Amino acid sequence: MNERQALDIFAALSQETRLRIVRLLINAGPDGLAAGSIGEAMEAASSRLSFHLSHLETAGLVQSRREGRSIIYSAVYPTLSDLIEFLLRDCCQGHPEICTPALAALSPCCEKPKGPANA
Amino acid sequence: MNERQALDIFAALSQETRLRIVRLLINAGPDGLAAGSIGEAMEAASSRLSFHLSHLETAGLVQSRREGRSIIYSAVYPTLSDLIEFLLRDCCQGHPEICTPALAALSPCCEKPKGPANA
DNA sequence: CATTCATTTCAATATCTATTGAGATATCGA
DNA sequence: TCGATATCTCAATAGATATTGAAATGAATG
Repeated sequence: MNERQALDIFAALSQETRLRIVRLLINAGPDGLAAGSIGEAMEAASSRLSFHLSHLETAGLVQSRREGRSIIYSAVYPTLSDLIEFLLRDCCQGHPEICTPALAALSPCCEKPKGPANA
Repeated sequence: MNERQALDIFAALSQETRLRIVRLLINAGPDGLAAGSIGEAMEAASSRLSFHLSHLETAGLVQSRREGRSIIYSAVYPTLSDLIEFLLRDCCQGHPEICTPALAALSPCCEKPKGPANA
C-alpha cells in the first residue's frame, strides 16, 4: 500500500453511494451481490451504479465476476486491512502508545457474539 | 461515529496535501506542529494550508491551539480509531473471519521495534 | 501605539467529480 | 437467430472542491 493507493481508496470511500455499497458488500460476505441487487438496494440507475462500482473496483475495494447474465461484485477484504495498516503504521514507529488504544477499540468488534454470557 | 462523519473523514483524507499533513502530525506526536512548520514541510502557501487545515479540523482529524503568535495543530488519534472501528464493525457482525486477519495484520505495527532480535 | 510576524478570510478561477439519458455490448432462452 | 435481460460506455451538464493572491485579523515587541 503506497500513498497513491491510499488516496484512491479514501476518495472511493468519501462518496455516500460508494461507502454504502462497500458496507453492503462487506456484510454480504464472499459470495457478493449482483450489480442489479446492489442497484435496487441503492435505488440508483444502472449507469450511475456502474460508475461507482468501477470506481470501487479501480481502487481495489471490490472485485467482480460474471455469472450468467449478471455481474457479481464482492468486497476485497485485504484492501481494507492494508488501508488500516497504512494509516497506523507510521504513527506506531516510535508512538506505539497511540496505536494500542486503536487496536483495543477494534478487538471487541471482532468477537463473535455467540452467547449471552460475555465471559 | 456515523456515516456522515465517516464520509467527511474519508473526504478529508482523500486529498494528497491533507493526507500528508495528517501523517506528519501523527508522527509529530501530541505536541503537534505550528501551522508555519507544516506549511514549510508541505511547501504550501499559507492560504492553501489554512484551507486544508480547517478542512481537517472540521472532520475532527486535527485540533488546534494558539501558542503566542503561532497556532499549533496536532492529530486527534481517537478519530482515527473510531473510523477504523466504523469500517470494521459492520463486517464483523457475523463475519469475524473477515476482521480477524485485519487485526492480525495490524498487531505487528504496534509492536515497539526495540531490539534487533525479532523473536 | 506602530510595526512585524503568523495565520485566516475572501473572491475569482480552474479543475475534478457525479449524474443523466441514450445507445452499445454480452448472455440466455425460445 | 430474435427478443428479452443485465450491465456497461459515452458525451453532455451540473455540482463540488482546490488554488491563487490580496486583504483582514490577532498577538507580540520595541
